[in-house]
Amino acid sequence: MAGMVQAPSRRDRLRAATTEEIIQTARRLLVQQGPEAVSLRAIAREMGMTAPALYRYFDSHQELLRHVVAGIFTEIADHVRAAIHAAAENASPELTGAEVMAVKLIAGCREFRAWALAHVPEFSMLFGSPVPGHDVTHDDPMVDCGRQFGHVFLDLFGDLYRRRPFPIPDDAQIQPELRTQLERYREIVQSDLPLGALQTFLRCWVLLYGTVSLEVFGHMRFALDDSSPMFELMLTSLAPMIGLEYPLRDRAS
Amino acid sequence: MAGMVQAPSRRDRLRAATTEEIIQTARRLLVQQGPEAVSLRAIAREMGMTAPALYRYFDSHQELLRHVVAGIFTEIADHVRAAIHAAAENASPELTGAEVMAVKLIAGCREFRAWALAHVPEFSMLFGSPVPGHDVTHDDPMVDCGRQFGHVFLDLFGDLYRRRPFPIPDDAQIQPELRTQLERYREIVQSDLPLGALQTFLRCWVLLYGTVSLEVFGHMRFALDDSSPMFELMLTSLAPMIGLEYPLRDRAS
DNA sequence: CGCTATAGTTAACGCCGTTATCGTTTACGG
DNA sequence: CCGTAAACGATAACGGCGTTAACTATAGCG
Repeated sequence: MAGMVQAPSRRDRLRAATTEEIIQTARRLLVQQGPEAVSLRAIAREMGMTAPALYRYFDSHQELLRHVVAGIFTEIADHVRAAIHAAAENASPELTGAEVMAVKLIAGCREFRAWALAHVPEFSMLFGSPVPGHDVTHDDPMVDCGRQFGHVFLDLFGDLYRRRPFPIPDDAQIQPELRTQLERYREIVQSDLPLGALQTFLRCWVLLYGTVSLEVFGHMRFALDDSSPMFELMLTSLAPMIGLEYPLRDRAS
Repeated sequence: MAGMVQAPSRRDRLRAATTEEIIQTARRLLVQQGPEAVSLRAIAREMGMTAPALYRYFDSHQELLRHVVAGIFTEIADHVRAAIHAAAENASPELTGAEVMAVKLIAGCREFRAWALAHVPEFSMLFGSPVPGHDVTHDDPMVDCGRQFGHVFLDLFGDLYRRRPFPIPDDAQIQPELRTQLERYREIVQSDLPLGALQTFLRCWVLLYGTVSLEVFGHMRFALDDSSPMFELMLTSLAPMIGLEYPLRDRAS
């Protein structure tokens, strides 16, 4: 694109493929045809190449998939962030600052579910059962992006706690084994929240993940065929954990 | 084995394979070598056959897998039932009947987690992200066994409620959309529990599933490398939902 | 005996990830 | 300007996969 480099007699040969294009092609196949369709041959075919050529860019099929997952992580993080931002924009002006943040948190959870339902194959790659052999290496782009996704919720959660602290257990009330782990976690994420807040954060995550996963993976259909009310019920049980009453007065979606 | 039927000159040809043997072979491969290893060719090889022969017994690879899943469902149900029974046997005699049932319920939850951690590949097939194309047919043995598994917890839950009713929402307090679904669910499982109890049951299931899935699938390792304390914490938040205080006084594992 | 299911085989198709080998284009230093 | 080396591809091949079609051997039965 940066100035004509040569007369494109055979434009296929003009420009080398980039890793980003490969990842996006894989992503498109995932969305359009499901996880099974994301094969090296299919990706290559889609790009007018042959499968072995992709080994110039990735060491293996699984490494490519990990990059795809990393991209999906940042995308869902962006979506949740955008939903949070939009909720703040549209919030009624007579809400207090803390209430606005509560609204944002709820909106983030809602967007998480909505995105998951609208992107089932992608969600499955991020949060589904991992395939054995996908051992996570420490410099994996996937885990970094996963952490960044977590920070979307954690930062907001932290802001909410600092603005209007809600009841959390004292350090002494936390089970010792859990406490040491929470200390390590706090160090990793460079947070200054009290351990009790981090514990509450993880409990909220369990609730959110469980509700959404059950719905998305179809493991709730033995009882319900529409899990929306169950999700709302989860939000109502989440709210008091962070000092909110829910539903709040008169909110837009 | 049932009396020599013939002199087994070539014992391979003596007896036809049974669907049950095939399923068990598949199951063994799953346990020993992971989900990827459960291929028709590998199963057949293990049985001294060739892959196409298996089509005499199953219409497809996926149908075979569904039968494997069905078997796993009944097995985990048996384990949980056994753990519940054992908990009742070992319960301190000064506990009230309702307390014993509470102990049983806790023991069932614990066994669910323990079994999941000890049988990750199997658990993934039951409760992990489903592969697209595995559309559930209505006469699938898998869904029946899944229901029976659910009944292990539901029956105990119902007994506990009938013995010592805990606070549940009135029908009028339940969101209408959820209420109609709960009514349908109650009809399916032939239960006489109030809708509010079923709602609480499903909330408990969300909590249990979420906690165990996060741990088993490794999606909690971003924060914790040992989820045991988190599981215990989940139990303590589960208990008040069903009218218990937890931890109970002095319980054995 | 012959007939007919039954339960298995072999061969083949098209797909997969992966590797080894080779050709071509591009960039750069003497 | 030429030669060389790297970068970027293609092709062929290996073994494995699910699946199908066609064939074969066996057992039971009239």
